[in-house]
Amino acid sequence: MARTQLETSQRILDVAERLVQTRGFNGFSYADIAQALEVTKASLHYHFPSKAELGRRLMERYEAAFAEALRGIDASGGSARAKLERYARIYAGVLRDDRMCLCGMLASDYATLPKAMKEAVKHFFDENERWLAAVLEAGRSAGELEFEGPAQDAARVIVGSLEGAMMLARSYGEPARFDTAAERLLASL
Amino acid sequence: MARTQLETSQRILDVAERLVQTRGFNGFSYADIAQALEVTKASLHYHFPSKAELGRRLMERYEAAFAEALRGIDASGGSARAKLERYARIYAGVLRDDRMCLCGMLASDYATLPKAMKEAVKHFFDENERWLAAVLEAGRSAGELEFEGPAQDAARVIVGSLEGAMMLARSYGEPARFDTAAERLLASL
DNA sequence: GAGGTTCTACCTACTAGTAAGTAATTTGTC
DNA sequence: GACAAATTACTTACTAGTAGGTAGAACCTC
Repeated sequence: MARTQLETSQRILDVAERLVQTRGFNGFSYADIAQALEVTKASLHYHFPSKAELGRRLMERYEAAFAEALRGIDASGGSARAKLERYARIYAGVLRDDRMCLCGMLASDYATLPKAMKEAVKHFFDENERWLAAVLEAGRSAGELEFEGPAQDAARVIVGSLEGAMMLARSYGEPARFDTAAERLLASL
Repeated sequence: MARTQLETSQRILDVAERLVQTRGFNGFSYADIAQALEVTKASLHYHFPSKAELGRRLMERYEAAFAEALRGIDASGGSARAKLERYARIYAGVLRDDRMCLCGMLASDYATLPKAMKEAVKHFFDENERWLAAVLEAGRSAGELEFEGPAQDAARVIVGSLEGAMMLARSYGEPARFDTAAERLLASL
């Protein structure tokens, strides 16, 4: 028994996460993970019986980490605009690590995902939208931000636009494109 | 010879296009196309020797059709805002056919694409950006649109935001989400 | 019968997944 | 604290099925 279960499954998830974020859920196989970690495919199946289960656990961990990051921003107690900027900076950081947002990637793989993963992807975006809408509404009430209509609609535009900008910036290999887009987007509020 | 080569390859491209737009480039196989058209895989390889070649030809046709659509908008001679609205309506139409933009889909598959396809994807976005920037600049000059900084930057925000909004709307199976996002986006100009 | 098109029949490589076995460790009992 | 039993974390060796791709025969249509 070389390593503890927890340690190993985290290492597996680390590799799988990067693979999904760079190649998509259909763009990698257990063999890729096995090679990266120098273990057998069978060993991976011991920790994650099926690829669907691996994907589900991946989402679970990712969403928890993201929620934690959002709580971190809330705790910082800055202005609404400052919070939005920190939110965008999370995306920028992922992009600079040559990755796409996990859920942005899975959104494009959506039609081919196992059911549990589909639900998890939507839940991720729902939570993002909810957090953003709260920040936006607070900012508007404070006279700090300006936008028309429901905060939820504005939140959806932000999530979609950041994901889209990220996708394009990554294709061009120019993370700065994302920064410019995010800046303009927030400036319009 | 039941059908002409042209006719058959177009039918193959039709099916392949829909498959890429719904499942991604790694989410379908020659077997899927063969089944849909009730021909053998070998027959597909006669028309498109490799999947990479099939993808390249797909892009070629798609970009030509898109360019034609843009020329159609130009020819209509409406206001800059009307042109942008018609541009967004192209995306909305694709979405209502349960599809993603071909190139938006390929942007997320980017890391796994054959080289020729990578170039074609970037070229598609370059052309969109160029067209949008021209419309935006003309609209600003005419005092019809209002935005800060280079038209190119604004154009990039639009392309990215529409692609992102499309991706999310499709995941939720709610095309109306796209319409709302597109409306807000254009209203901010 | 010539040429274009499609078929049968196949190949190799790879996919997710499994069965059976094993060395190291932990646990329970005395 | 000794020792057997159970558990953990793997491995080797395999499965059925699918991926993209190919050689060559058969089939149309002119």
